[in-house]
Amino acid sequence: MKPGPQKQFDPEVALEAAIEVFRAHGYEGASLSELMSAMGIGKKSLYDTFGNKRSLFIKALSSYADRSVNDIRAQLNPGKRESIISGFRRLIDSWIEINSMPRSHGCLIGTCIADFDSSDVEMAQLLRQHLNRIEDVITTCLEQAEAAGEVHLQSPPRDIARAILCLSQGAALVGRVTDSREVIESALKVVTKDFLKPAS
Amino acid sequence: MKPGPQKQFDPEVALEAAIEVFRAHGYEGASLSELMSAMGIGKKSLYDTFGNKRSLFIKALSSYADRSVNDIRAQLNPGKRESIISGFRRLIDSWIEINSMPRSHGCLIGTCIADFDSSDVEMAQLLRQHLNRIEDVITTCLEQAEAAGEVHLQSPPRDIARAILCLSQGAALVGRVTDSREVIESALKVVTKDFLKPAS
DNA sequence: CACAACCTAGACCGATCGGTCAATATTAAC
DNA sequence: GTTAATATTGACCGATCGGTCTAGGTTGTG
Repeated sequence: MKPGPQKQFDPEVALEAAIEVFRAHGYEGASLSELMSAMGIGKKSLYDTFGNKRSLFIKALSSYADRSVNDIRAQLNPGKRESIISGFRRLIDSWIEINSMPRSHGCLIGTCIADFDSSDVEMAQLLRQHLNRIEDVITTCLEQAEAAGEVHLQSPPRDIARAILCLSQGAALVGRVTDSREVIESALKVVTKDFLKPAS
Repeated sequence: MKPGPQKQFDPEVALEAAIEVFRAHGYEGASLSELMSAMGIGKKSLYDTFGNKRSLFIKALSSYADRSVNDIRAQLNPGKRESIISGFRRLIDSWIEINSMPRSHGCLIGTCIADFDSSDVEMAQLLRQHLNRIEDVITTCLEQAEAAGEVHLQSPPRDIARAILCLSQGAALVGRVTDSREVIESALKVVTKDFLKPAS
């Protein structure tokens, strides 16, 4: 082992704290001092471990997106004995729950899209890429459900998936300024009621 | 008339320029220097005419929301001889057009929701209020279409309207990082294809 | 123990932030 | 023409921004 003391903090825990700060205030709005205090580390440690603010954000974004995709996949693909459509219902319900919480911060991806000008091509590509991953997961699942004859889709799976993606991003955004559950619930319930109708 | 020289700029034109800056960079990201140069006025004139940055933003937001609501209403309620559902198609098409433009900046409301913490209750109320106005316009129009027997809705008009609101906000957000028309078009076309089905 | 490698805290940096103010120029009212 | 009210410019303010670096402490290795 190398000489010297070990890190006195867990980088993953610190990154998790950073994610919450970025979610709450966006990229520009998250100041280094707030990040430092939330992460519980000093400025030097932050820069040594994560690089500058931008690369810290990229790491946070990547970690967040990974977790999101895994979460979605887990909600959609439950036990073998469960129908895919009921997985969708659970996913939608969880989104309603998350986005209608009193001081919900929405989705890190969507929240921070607003903070970067489209001229920032690197960041735009990164953000879009993470959105694409979510779109793909949903598309695949819809294709499976259709192939299994569970649902009758009125539009191609990818189109529905894109609508669900935009709908969820919009709901996450609206949830940031609404305490009432109504709007979020109405909007998202439409997915299961209008998009995914059981094949009669 | 009061003595003294007249303003050498049109406040409304300047406000329009401010709207574009806020749309592009969000509230935090829009610096005073950028606002000044875009608006073509000096710092003192800006503060004398619009107050501080926050009140300038509130004025910009209000103006933008007014115009948005009017636009939506105009698209939805065309000539008397046209069906409401075709108005919806035109509205959706215009959203597709706007949000899939190469460097589209999305919706000022949605873009800036990300910039304010939910603890900023005044701003949260303001933003939500503008969203509610849009929701109301769409709801009313859906109710009319339903009453006229033009469409058969699978969910209550307000629920559909909320879904459309979230969908459009999500599409505007996604449009900021996507140059391809596909995603936006797929997502929004679903509205006319799945939500609004002509009463057989 | 001595040394080297690693950590941390915090002073420090130039730049820029939002915001104010004094100086000057301009113009309507009298 | 004089005066009063307004507009414009640009210098200036303290605070904070993101980022760097020095100083000192800690803990492995030999």
